[in-house]
Amino acid sequence: MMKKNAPQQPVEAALIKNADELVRSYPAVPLTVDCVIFGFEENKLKVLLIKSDLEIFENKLSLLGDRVLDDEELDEAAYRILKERTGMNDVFLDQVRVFSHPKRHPGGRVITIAYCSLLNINHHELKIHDHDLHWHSVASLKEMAFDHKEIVDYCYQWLQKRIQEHPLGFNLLPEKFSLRELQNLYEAILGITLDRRNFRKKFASMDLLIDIDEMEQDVPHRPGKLYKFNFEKYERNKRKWVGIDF
Amino acid sequence: MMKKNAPQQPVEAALIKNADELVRSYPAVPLTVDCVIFGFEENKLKVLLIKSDLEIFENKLSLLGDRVLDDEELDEAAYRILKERTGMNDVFLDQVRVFSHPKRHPGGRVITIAYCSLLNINHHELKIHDHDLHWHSVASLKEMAFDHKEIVDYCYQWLQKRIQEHPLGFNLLPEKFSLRELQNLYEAILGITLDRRNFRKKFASMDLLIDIDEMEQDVPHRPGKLYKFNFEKYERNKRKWVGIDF
DNA sequence: GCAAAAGTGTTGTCCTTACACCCATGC
DNA sequence: GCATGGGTGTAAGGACAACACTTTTGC
Repeated sequence: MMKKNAPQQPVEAALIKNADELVRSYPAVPLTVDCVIFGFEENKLKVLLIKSDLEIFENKLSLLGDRVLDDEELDEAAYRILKERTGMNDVFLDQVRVFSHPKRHPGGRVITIAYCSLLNINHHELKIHDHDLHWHSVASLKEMAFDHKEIVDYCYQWLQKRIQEHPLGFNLLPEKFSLRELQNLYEAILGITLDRRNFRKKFASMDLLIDIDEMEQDVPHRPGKLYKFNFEKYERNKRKWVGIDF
Repeated sequence: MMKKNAPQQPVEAALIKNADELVRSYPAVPLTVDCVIFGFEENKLKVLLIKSDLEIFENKLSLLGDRVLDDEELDEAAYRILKERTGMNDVFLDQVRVFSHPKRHPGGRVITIAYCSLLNINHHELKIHDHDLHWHSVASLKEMAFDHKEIVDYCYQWLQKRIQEHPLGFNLLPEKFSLRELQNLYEAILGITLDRRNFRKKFASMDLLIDIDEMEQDVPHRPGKLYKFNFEKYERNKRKWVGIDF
């Protein structure tokens, strides 16, 4: 167990009137951000992992994480890590939850904030392969370092819910995609099968896909039409959803 | 600005193989939990607030917050604060989000995790009135200490969404309640008016209310029937919701 | 008897589901 | 010509929205 720098139970907080003094009386905790970066390839949901540096974890798999720097916002930290590891700017990123179990890190107490991001594997070739950075199928994940398996599981559930209510999936696909690819994505993430005709009708009625008048190339069957997602229109008419349902 | 105890940019993390050493290389950040405790009274959503201790905030309103103790889980910290301030155990509590702006606390960097809880005002008389603890209408909240206004606003939005998908509202009502009280609750929180017949039909079809065969007392009009919420049945048949909708 | 809220049903619309056949392309 | 997936319509059922009158109680 590491020693803390601030006194454990300092002068009664209720009496402190000075902000600096009050803050100095708080225990300080090392803080990290872990990025759960999902991708989609071969009709499988994947997550970007490395092998842990730490001896204690041998070669166990680990999320991309890093300390939060002094005076760095958490969101910034997550974007920084994503950029350092993948070269990517300008992608989707969302805070999911804090993981705070006192024994989650073997080196002493460390609290981590999990961020989720989604990206299109084919658009972002991995240039850095340090620590055996690679895409790993989510379904076949076994043991991981720290509590990272728990974090991935939680983020996956978060994604399942989120993708039904927000157009996140398009961040996992190429800019131009076929309806089949879109349906495969939903089926893989939600772990269900969907009726093809109803799926297409649903998206047709939303009227958020732009028919770009191109066809798939080099497929061993009848080529499908390609679409783009109409992000502007979606942003303009965001649905204000009201309905009690549980 | 306070000084940090850990070196700002320490030895290259990639080279550290020892967990303790790695953790010591992380900047440590003072951590607090803030509880946004909602209640419902006089058909208005209220939140439990105190006046800030700090000179810099004079008498500005503040959430119930406290440091996180060494080796305390965040959830535990939130329950502890709730208990210290209200005497309550065994209520609903949920982590909402981290607020991490480097300048959010005038005494230096402090990161706070917001927790939401809901309780029935009439079941929990306030025994402690330190710091002018009181229920404040959410609608008429103006300035607050720190970024607490932002936190309350965020938690209120979180609640609006959450109450539509989970039976949270019952934590704000007495154990026995009338359909009118339930509807008033939803209308107040969502800021809309609902059709009375459709509202009753909806809850009737869910079949999650237990008719306890009692009537309202001492009302200046025809008394309504009283119900309890069937938490067991709800837990047994939790809905697995699938539906793309955005 | 009057004020105030409780209680109750029907209809139209829309959304969801289930389901089967022909078409275009590569090989 | 055959294998593979692309593309399409309809009918039934369920959920939701709109809407008005009678009943019970306190005063």
